[in-house]
Amino acid sequence: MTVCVPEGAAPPRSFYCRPAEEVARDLLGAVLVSTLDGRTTAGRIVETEAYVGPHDPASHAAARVGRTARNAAMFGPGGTAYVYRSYGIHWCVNVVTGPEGYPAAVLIRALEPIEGLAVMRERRGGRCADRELARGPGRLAQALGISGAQNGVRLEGPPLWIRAGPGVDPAMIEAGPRIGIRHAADWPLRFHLRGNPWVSR
DNA sequence: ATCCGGATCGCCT
DNA sequence: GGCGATCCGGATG
Repeated sequence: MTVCVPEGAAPPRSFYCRPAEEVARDLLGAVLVSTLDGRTTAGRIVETEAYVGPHDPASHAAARVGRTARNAAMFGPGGTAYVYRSYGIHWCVNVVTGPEGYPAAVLIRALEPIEGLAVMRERRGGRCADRELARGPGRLAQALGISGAQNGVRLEGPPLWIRAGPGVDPAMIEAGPRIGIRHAADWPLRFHLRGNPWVSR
């Protein structure tokens, strides 16, 4: 199923209420926007990973884990944010997919910065090449000022939301194994724009 | 109460 | 390419 969304508009809930793998593909080219501390930053999504459901052993909401305080947002309705802390240091941003009660999500792994680059650089510690501003899930969360405070918010408007992009040629989408996981490491659920310089690897 | 290991990054060599 | 940082969720006792 394909959901067409006008460029610049926030996708309707039906866009997110689909399998995570489809949403992960369709989020490429969309724009993630944050307005926090009165400052707006935004970037084009160039790399995603899908965590497709309870049967996905790499998911924080895998069946062996079940529902917990940390992953509760994954059980919410499609189109909400799931933000978690990684390695005790970084924040990572996911978009919840599928119907309410079915835990699945798409990790946003890299952005091409398009708005608020100076703010991003400041949040990233001052001296930082454009290339490094939002390449990798931890970096992009830092650049956009996202933390656990945004866990569970709906992605329909400020402080954190997504705007549809112009659409991407499916031939430009490359799929491969997800990064940094051990379970189901061979499932090809990482998607990125082919040859794009802003992706994390 | 304690232990283990991460959906990472930056700095070092 | 390696390693330390630094915290918490989940498992085990």
